[in-house]
Amino acid sequence: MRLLERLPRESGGEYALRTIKENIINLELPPGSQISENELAAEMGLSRTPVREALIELSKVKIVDVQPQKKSSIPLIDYDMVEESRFMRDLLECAVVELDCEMAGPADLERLDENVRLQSLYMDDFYSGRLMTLDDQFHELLFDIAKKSQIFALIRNISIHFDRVRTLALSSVKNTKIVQDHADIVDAIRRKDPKAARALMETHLDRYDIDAAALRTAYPQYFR
Amino acid sequence: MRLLERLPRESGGEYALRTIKENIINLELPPGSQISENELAAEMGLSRTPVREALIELSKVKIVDVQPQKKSSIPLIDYDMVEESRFMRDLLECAVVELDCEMAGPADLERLDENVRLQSLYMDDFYSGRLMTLDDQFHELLFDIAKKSQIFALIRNISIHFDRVRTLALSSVKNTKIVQDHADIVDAIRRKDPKAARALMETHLDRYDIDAAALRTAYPQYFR
DNA sequence: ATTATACAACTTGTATACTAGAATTCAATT
DNA sequence: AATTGAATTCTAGTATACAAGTTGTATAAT
Repeated sequence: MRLLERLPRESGGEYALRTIKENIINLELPPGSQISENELAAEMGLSRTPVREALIELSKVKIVDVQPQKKSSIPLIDYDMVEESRFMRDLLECAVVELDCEMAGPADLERLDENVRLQSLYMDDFYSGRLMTLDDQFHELLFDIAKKSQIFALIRNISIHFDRVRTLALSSVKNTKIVQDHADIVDAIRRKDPKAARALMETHLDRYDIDAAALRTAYPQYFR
Repeated sequence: MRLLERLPRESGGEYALRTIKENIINLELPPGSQISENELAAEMGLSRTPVREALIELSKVKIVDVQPQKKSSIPLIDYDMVEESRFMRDLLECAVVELDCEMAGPADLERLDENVRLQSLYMDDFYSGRLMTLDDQFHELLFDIAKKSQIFALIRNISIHFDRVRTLALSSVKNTKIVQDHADIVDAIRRKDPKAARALMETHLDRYDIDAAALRTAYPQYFR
């Protein structure tokens, strides 16, 4: 497992959650692999308690499978689950971007502009993951502006199902398209055009459409 | 705090979560009240560990406020939070009820009918909370039929914000209307009429926010 | 050889002891 | 009397010991 750096003032439980989540998404903890509270704890230099808290949270969205008194494991990819998470995300993102057209003030638009500017800067920085962080922050901003940040937190967890499929697919979406999408969305919000904003968001999210069948034949051992 | 009966094969953690959740919704743990892991544990005949697990989960949706090394409490009703949970629930419920029109088979319709029949029976059973349980189960059924049960689980947690407001409102929202709404929704699903189903669901869900201002003046000590 | 049983080696669930930090109280000092 | 400060007593965070249950293996009996 790939260890992350422990942030200042971060509790052991938070660190464990962040680390485990990251390793599930990047497939270091591969689908179907067995995990053990003891091993994870030892690897992260913690006791079982904070690790256990992290595993419980992840098991709530079925990204970790805890079988009491037996074992715990990382579930194989369940495409129904992937679809369910996508359904939820699409519905809420589109509704939120419509709300943003009413609710975004000048300061909010400035924050969005700043984010998109940075995205342009890091557009070619393929491996750094910096663009991915900015992408995530962009969507978080949209939820914040619409006063829906709590919902974003829930989406973030269930989206792990989708995120690890995206990792598997090595998501071939062109960075230029993503950044342009974001810029267009900000424009629509500035023009207070909810219909356009929703349409652009739909197009944007559709880019991540993944060929499930192809993945399933390429990595059959990861699927249920 | 009102203690529930421990179910067979229910772990201590599950029991603690179920009990605390129930007591927040029925306001036995009133908004603004301070809570303590030790007290709750003693009251339920458990140790801190399973109680702590329950509190952590509830704090993830901000229905419990944990201040590290200081104290924990039940937050006052934050109407922005109530609105956020309502927003999420409305959006998903309406989308799901449309899906149900395509996906519900005869057996599903029978299950819905049975639930509504029971609701009619318990319509005047004001204090038992039985009607509220049936109401919850009705909506769970709609998500199950649309193969979106994981999403329902997430909604259920964030909806606690909304549910405790509903507890306050039960005195003013007519049970007869609620049950009639449900019956109408089942009818629309049977007719495979997604537009009608969505419209009916919107009407149904709208009934609960009419009394927001009245509740705030009736129980000002519970609001932030 | 096969089946059954006992035991050993895991697992997660729970209880408890300990650590660290914040708030409060009460006494000492100014 | 007001203020400072140390001690007490809360809190939550963590580590660890133990309980309960499952699985697999080895051994013994048939």
